[in-house]
Amino acid sequence: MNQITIADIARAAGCSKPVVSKVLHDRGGNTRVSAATRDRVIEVAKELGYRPNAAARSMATNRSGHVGVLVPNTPGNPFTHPAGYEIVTGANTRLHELGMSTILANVDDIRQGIDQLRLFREHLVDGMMVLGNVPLDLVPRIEELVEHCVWIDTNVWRHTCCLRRDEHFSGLQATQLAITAGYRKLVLFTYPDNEHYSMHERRGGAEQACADAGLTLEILTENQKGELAERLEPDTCIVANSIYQAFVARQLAESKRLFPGTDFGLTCCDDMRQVNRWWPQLSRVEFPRFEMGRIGADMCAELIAGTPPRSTLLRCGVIERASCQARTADHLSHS
Amino acid sequence: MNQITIADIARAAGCSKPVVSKVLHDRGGNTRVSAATRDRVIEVAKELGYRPNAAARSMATNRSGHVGVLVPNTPGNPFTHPAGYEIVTGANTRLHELGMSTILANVDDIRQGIDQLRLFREHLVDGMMVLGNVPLDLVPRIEELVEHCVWIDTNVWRHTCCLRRDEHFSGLQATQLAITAGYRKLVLFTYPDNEHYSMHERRGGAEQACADAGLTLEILTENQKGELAERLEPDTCIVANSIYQAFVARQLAESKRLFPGTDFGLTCCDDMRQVNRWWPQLSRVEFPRFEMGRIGADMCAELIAGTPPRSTLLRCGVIERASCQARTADHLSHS
DNA sequence: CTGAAAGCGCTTACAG
DNA sequence: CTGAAAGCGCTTACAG
Repeated sequence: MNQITIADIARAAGCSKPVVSKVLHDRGGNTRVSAATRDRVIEVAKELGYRPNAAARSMATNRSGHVGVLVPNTPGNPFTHPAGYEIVTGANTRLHELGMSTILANVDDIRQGIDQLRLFREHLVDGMMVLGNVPLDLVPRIEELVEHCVWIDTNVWRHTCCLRRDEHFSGLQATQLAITAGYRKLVLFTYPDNEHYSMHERRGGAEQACADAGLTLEILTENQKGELAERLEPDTCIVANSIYQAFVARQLAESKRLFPGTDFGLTCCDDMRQVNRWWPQLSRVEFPRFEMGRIGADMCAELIAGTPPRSTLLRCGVIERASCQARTADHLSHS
Repeated sequence: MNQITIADIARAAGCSKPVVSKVLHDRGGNTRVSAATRDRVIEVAKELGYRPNAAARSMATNRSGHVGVLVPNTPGNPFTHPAGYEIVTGANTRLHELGMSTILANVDDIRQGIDQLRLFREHLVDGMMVLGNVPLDLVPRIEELVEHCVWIDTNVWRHTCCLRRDEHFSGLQATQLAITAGYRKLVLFTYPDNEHYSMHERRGGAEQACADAGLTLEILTENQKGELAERLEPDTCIVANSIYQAFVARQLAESKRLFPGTDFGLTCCDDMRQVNRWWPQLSRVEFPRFEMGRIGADMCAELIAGTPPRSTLLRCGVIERASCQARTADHLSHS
């Protein structure tokens, strides 16, 4: 499998290497090469089955064309981070369109593993997208190793290079959904502790929605499943912090032979693509991670090109489904 | 951000570049370099914050140290393939241990996109792992572009370089689980059509389990949800082909206020890590994709090193849960 | 045990 | 519009 090089093409096309390089490189066509030469080169390249050598180009340009994506794992879900991968997938499609490729950096224990990643040890990537719950004290270390970083859905928030969903607004929306549907008792079901900003902001949003409506919000955590089970009543809506908690609530209900949407209300501040297949009836606030991955990839490309992009905060809409139906309609249908 | 090179170290350590290269490269320590020089080089490298240039090494060795992972998307789930990412994650952790890195190739429409992937167009990877439902007619094209390919969970099955779960056995197991629990009516709920071998094999296994027990297996597809809803009775167990279909059955049951495990039985031939968090009560057959990713990465590394690895077929155990409880116990508790 | 030389395939100024 | 030359940072034989 001998590699065809640019020199082979130059020889076959009767021109020099620089000319071949120019023809094959500039897609715009704004190079100063005669049309005849250009056509000849392109034809010969195709004939010979030429495929560029990424390492050589990288060496010459000092650009690898690779972007690293750092995916820390969710606690309790070692080695798998489905939400993270929605972002990764979006990033990958966009990077691909931009002619770059995605190098994965998935560390189970980010605290231990970061220095051992080849991506960090070597000069391997032009930039990096950091996702999710990355510990704040690791941030300087990451920035020391990779010049161009974009922060997506992390605890880092600055004027530039950051991308988040507006989590306060999401908490607000999820709760208002329940209030609008007529539920008068609201219970936020959330993690007992979690360093990620989203949890706190969602809670703040939920509290505001309740305050605005003159209602109080009860807060229960995963340690309090017993209490939660007692709240599952027709005038109560559970506002789940995450999809996981929504499923826990559903399961808890099942053990009492109760259903969300009819026997109690259920909404969720979070969303994932998978939910649409696995639990389409869950009322929730949209979380377009795939699209955010695309946006993040663009931001990263801009940053690499020299312009730090402005940070973006996305406000997302609700997905109204059967798990949080309007109380009136429900009552009507049952009477 | 000027890069520290091997020449800088050589100068500072008072030796030549080849010596530095040897010291920094051979981890085994079986190089013929004096201990004094070795220590000096290592110290200087650390002091200067030396980080190797991947492209340069790649250029000199004709090895990129990158392995591509081709993840086609599930139909109906564009741009996200959670099951595929479990394999990717496993592969990535193992490749990382082997000093290699993972380049993602996620194509929405594999038929359209394959030629446009940088991974294929350029000499970029040493080998590739191909996952899932890749169309058979694309296989020669892929092999033409990448010399070393490992096929995981794909329709490709040969003596070497392939890795699969034994899907016939899985179908058998999922069905036997139901039969052992005392269900006498078995219904396989599956896709109406799907090119992936797993669907056919699971069905074959389910049929065999029924034949062995002198029972008949009814087969329903997603077009027949109405019929499925009618089968939800205490002596019937639904055997779901995939997790998705298990969720569909659950949902169908919910609309009739019925629960798996008490009102009817439910098992699944498939599994995913996420299920353990989102639906731990589902009886199912294990599918250790993460571990398979690790195995696949090892196979790929062997192949790149020159030895095509033997193909492997994994037989997996069952995960018995409440959705398919023993009928006797259930009856006792209800009487 | 150590060093000088050549080369990996490409691009980038710089002359013509 | 085209070409000769130098260089990117590393490794690999090959001499000493």
